[in-house]
Amino acid sequence: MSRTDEKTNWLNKTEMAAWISFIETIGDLQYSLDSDLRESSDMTSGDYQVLVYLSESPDRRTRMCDLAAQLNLTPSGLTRRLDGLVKEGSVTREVSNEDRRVQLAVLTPQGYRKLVAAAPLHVASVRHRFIDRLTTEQMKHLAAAFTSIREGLSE
Amino acid sequence: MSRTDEKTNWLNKTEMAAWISFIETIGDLQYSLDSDLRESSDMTSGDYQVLVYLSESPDRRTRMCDLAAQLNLTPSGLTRRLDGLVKEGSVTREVSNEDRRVQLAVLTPQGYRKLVAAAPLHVASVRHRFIDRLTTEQMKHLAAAFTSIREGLSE
DNA sequence: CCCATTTAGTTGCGCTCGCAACTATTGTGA
DNA sequence: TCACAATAGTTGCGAGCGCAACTAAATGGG
Repeated sequence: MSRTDEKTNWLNKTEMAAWISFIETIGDLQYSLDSDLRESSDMTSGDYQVLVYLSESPDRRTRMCDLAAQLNLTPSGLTRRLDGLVKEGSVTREVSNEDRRVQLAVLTPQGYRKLVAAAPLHVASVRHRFIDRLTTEQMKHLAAAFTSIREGLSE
Repeated sequence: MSRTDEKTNWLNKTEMAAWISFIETIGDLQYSLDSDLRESSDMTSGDYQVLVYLSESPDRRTRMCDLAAQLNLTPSGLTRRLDGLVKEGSVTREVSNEDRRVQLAVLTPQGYRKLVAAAPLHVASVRHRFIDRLTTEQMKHLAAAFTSIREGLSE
């Protein structure tokens, strides 16, 4: 990283303002969105992500490893998260008949109904907390900025 | 997703692009910054925040409750986080002589040295992952956008 | 065809942190 | 003054998740 400890390139005013506004906001924003989802639909945003991804997958099922990659979870983390969804009946596990190592996470009708009920409320929350605070121009700038950051991360 | 609910105000293309770019980026970004800090200075970003805040406080000490509010931690969460910092010698606890209920978290010389060593490397990481990916104009737009979002959260 | 390697997933363990209950101290109203 | 409320902090417990070790199944080089 930095090889010269003597002269650090500290952030200037503009850089600091961007950085501070970002880190001081994302925690509260995520907390608010999570609280909204918990209150309106009794689920965590993690569970919501699982249901969304499964609902968009062919036959409403995916391999565990694909799901883990999509959700940025380790295999063990995904196993535990699915345990909860299986117990409440939103998801079932099926062994793939093409590859007996893989478990398919399958969205149940009950899980789909839960997602359908939760989605409009979640969208309203995202609007209230995020979208409604931004102009169209700001949304376009923001999308460009974060896309740029994300591309930098994957080098 | 649900096409049967006509009352829901789903996100349009611009809104969706802003939202997706945001949520798909912040997880990876935080993970990268945390990994950098762990590798360069053997500390978590949570511990780093504590040291920064203490170093900027009068006499390098603060009341636990003020620290908890600043870091968005519950009292119990802060107690546990300080436990680690106390054990490694970066922070000590002192009972306030004005109010004997309050514990003061005090930054030790060793903790201060650790922060001074870590800060340039952390700034370099923030530059590499965040600042360097943005133009000056993007930084200004981003600061305005997140300030607006944060103000919305605190109503 | 076989055995080493790779891949998928689960489990034990540890870490972080929130909630509820608890102690200790300070503030307040009759 | 005294009882009760408010405030500061710690602890037991449990949820969520990463790491390392493990089993089981597929794959590939000889």
